[in-house]
Amino acid sequence: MSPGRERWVKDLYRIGVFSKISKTTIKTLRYYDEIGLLKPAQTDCDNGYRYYTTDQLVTLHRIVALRQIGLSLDEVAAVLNGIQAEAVLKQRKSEIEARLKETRDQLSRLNHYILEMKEGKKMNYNAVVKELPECIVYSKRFIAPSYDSYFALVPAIGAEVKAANPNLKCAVPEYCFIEYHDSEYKEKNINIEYCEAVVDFGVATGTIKFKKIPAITAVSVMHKGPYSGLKDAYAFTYKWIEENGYNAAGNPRESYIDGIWNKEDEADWLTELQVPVLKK
Amino acid sequence: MSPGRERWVKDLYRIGVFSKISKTTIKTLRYYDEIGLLKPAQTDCDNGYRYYTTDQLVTLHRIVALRQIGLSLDEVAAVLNGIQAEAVLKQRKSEIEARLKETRDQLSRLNHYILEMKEGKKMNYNAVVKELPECIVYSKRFIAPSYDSYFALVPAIGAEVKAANPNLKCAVPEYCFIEYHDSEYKEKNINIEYCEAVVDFGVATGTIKFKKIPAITAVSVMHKGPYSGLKDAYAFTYKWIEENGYNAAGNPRESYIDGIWNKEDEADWLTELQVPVLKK
DNA sequence: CTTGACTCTCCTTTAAGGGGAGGAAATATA
DNA sequence: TATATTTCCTCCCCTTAAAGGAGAGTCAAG
Repeated sequence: MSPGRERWVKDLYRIGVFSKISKTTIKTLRYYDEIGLLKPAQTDCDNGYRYYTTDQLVTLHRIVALRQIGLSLDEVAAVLNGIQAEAVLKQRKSEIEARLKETRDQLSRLNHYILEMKEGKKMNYNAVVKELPECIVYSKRFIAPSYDSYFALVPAIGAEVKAANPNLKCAVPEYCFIEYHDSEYKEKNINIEYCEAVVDFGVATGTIKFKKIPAITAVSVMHKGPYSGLKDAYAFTYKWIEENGYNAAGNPRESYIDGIWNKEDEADWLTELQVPVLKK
Repeated sequence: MSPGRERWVKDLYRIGVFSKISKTTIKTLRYYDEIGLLKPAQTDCDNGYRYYTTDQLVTLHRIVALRQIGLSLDEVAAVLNGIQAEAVLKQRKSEIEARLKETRDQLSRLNHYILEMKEGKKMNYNAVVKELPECIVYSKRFIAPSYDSYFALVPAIGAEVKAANPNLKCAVPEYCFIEYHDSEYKEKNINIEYCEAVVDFGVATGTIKFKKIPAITAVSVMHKGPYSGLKDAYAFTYKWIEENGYNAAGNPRESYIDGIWNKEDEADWLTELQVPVLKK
């Protein structure tokens, strides 16, 4: 067909030329040989040179097509050999769909982050989605007259629990939080549930119950500083939930990490907001 | 605050407890220490034990937030240290957008593939998107009376070129193709351009020109067997282009890899269809 | 004092090759 | 034919972000 075609025995291509024909790097060809995905038609025993034919070209073309679909080399091998090809493809499909969701989420969060940064705030808050494991807590529900007042009540709760359960052990690490049961923001007569994680069920008292809290997915935001700043943290959190494709799916928790009991300076207090969420 | 709170010096947490507080594995914490991303507040010189405080908890929370955005650990470190944070985020944004496109493409191709498989065909064809590099060719344009007739004309073209350019060398690897200039399918009087890649420009003759072909992006499909089957390959290729978000952006090429000149059996002939495309 | 839980460092593994060293072989040029 | 250049080989290390495990040291409780 071509004027200058060189004819040698049975159209064998060395790796360099085959690499150009197939638009695949030599490294890749050697690697595919090594893992047994695409063996050359022959290999010279003396010098190890690899020789390819157009049969390999056809196979390699399939391999590249499957790679562009997003299959791993193992999966490509399975499909090439016809081993459970459909199952492999189905699974890969769901994995790709998952990755698509994840990437969309990342983009959404990144845009949110960039926007927050641009508004001149120094990014005081960062949202993390995490799983909160199931745990056993004792809890006491009550109406607190005002936001600040209820901390005074905490020691009494502790004493009451200890009186009824002298050997009760708190969980390690500690997990001590308040759940807000009001469906809207209130400044007075706040409907509150004080909870602290323990290692096992104990004896309930008149006002204190033990219960198992199921595992949940929550958006977590850390707030450093006095409690007066918490409303900014709440605003940030709910805005984040709104803008990143989640729905709040339960009452928020305030988990107390550092506070008056171990840090004198209010500026050192650390509180974690946890808002249960579901992906839209 | 809590009844059973143990107080030790300055609230230092060992790695196991800190791992539970932060919902991060011990392995990860040690790794972050190793790469300098998150050092413990102190490390015991004697036994190497790591001790963390809630300061690290806050930092780790930021790290996790940035990881969930999709940043690499290097990028996280850069953002934490405030080094070109905006630039890093911008770049990450475009990378995530690219990955989003790529993942969508993969899903589209995978769905196409699964559909083709289901239709009972044995997946004779596979589409690959590839870059065709720029090259120099000699070319002759003519009207071929019928589809099969023009192969007889090829040797004459080769002879004519060789007469005008005795030392002309073909490219290695060979690249010899026909471009179809008709805008629709025709069975007679086909407007054809025969091209063969060469290493450099030569002397043109009355009917044969030399030219440089620019690099293009093309969808490539391999066809094995006689030329009578090529129309199936074309049908597959244009359907693939349609269903995977591309537009045909030029005349198709038929690149001849194996044919009558080196394989006696028609079943062994190998032809590559190349259709220039642009992503929609 | 012993036991079990916890922690340490060090090594290996993952996916899919990329980069380069050092040496041998094939091809091109003189 | 002799040399020079190109191509090819194997072998080793590098990449991400940890996970898994071996073997040894450490801590707190009974």
